[in-house]
Amino acid sequence: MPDGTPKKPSRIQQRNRRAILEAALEVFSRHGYRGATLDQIATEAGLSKPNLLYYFESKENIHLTLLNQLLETWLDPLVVLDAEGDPVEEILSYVQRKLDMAQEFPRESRLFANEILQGAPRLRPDLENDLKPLFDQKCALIQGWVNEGRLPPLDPRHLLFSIWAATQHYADFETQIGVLLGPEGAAFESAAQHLEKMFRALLEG
Amino acid sequence: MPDGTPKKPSRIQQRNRRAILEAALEVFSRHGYRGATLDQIATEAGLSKPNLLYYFESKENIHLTLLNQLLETWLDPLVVLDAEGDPVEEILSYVQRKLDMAQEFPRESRLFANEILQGAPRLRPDLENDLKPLFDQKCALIQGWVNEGRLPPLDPRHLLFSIWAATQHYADFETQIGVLLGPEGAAFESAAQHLEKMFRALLEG
DNA sequence: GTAAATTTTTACCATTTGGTAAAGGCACGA
DNA sequence: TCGTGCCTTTACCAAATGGTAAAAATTTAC
Repeated sequence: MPDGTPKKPSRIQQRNRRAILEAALEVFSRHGYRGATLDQIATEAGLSKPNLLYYFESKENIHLTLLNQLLETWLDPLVVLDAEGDPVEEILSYVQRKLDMAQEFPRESRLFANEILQGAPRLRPDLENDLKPLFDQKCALIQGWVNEGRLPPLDPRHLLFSIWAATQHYADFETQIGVLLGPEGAAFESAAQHLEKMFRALLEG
Repeated sequence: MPDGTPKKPSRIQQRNRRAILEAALEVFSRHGYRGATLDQIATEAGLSKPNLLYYFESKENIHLTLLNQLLETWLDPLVVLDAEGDPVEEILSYVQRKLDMAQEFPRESRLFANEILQGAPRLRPDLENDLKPLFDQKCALIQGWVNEGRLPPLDPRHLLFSIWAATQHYADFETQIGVLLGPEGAAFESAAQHLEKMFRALLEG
C-alpha cells in the first residue's frame, strides 16, 4: 500500500540527525551560511562528509532546517504576551524571558543575527508570514494599552525593537562583553537588573 | 638615501585603493570574512582579481585595513562624551550621535557586528587596547555622576551596552525592520524620538 | 619622444568546496 | 545462516577559491 508517511526514523537516524544539527548550529552561528563548510560540520558532528549528506540532502537543507526550528522557539516569548495581564508587568516579564533566551540559546541568537545581517536570504518568507503578523498583533495590543492610559505614550514598534536589541545584544556581542567585563563578568545577572530598571522607567512614565 | 617613508601614492593608487576598500566594505559587511570572496570584491570594485592583489597583499590585509579604519570612527562619539557637560544631556546626545552613525554608516556597523559575532578573531587586540580603556574611563565618569547624585543609581556598563545595542540595531537588523515597518518605514526619525524618551526616563530617575 | 616605472592582463596553480557513485560493513528478522 | 535493508566508507569530480609569475600595456619623468 502506498504510504505518504515517511516511516519512523531509527534510533541511529535520530542520534545522527541531532548531532548534525547541533554541529551545524555551532558552525553556522559563528561563521554565517557562506562561511561555514560541510567538512567543519561533519568533523564537529563526528561523521564523514558523505555520511552527513546521507542524512541531509544539501548544505542549504541543513541551514533551512535550523532556521525553521529556530523561528518557532524565537517567537514563543512574544506569543505569550498576555492581553489580560498588567501592561507593565507583562512587558517586563517579556524582557526577562528574552534575556533568558539570550543566555540559554546564544548560538540560536547568533544564527538569527547572521541571517538577518546577510539580508535574510533564506528567512525572509518566514519573517513575512510568521513574524510580521505577530508583530502587528502585539503592537496593536500595546497601542491599545497606551490608548487606555494604562501605559504612557510610546511607540510600540520601537519598544519591541529596543527589547530585542538590548536582550539579544548579550548573546550576539558576547565576545565584546567578555573583553569589557572580564572573563568572569557575570553579565546576565546585572543585565537583568539594569534592563528591568530601564524598561520600568520608560513604562511607568 | 635610505628612506622609511613609502613614497606618496599616485592618483591611480588612491583611486583604486579607495574603490577596493569601498567594495570590500560592501561585501565583508554582508557576508563576513569567510563568506566574502576576492572575486566578488574585485568585480564590485571594477578590477580583476590579480589587479586587486597588486594593491593589497591578501584578503586578510584588506579586512584588517577596514577594521582598523573602522574602530577609530566607531569610538569617536564616545570619546566626545564630556565630563564638564550636564550628565543627562551628555548621554542623550551620545545616544543621538550613535543613532546618526547607524544611519549614516550601516555597512560599518554590520562589518563590526560580523566580526564580533565570529568571536573577533582579528579585532580582539584592538578591542583590548583601544576600546577597553576608553570604556573603563567613561564608565568611571558616569559612575562619578551617579555618586554625586547627578544621575540616579544605575550600572554604567549596562547603560553603555543598552545604548550600543539599541542604536546599532537599526543598522544591523535593517532587513528585519524593513519587513516589519514596510519598505518606507522612516525608521530613524521615530527611532530617535523613542530612544530619547527611553533613555531620558532612565536618566531622570 | 623615449626610457623607466607603474599598472593591468593573461595564464596559471594548489587547495578547498559542495556533492556523487558505488562498494563495503553491519544489524536483524526469517 | 543467510539475505535484506540500513548505514558508512572510499574514491572521486567539477567548480570555486586565494594567490602567483610574467608578459603586456600604460603612465610618468626627463
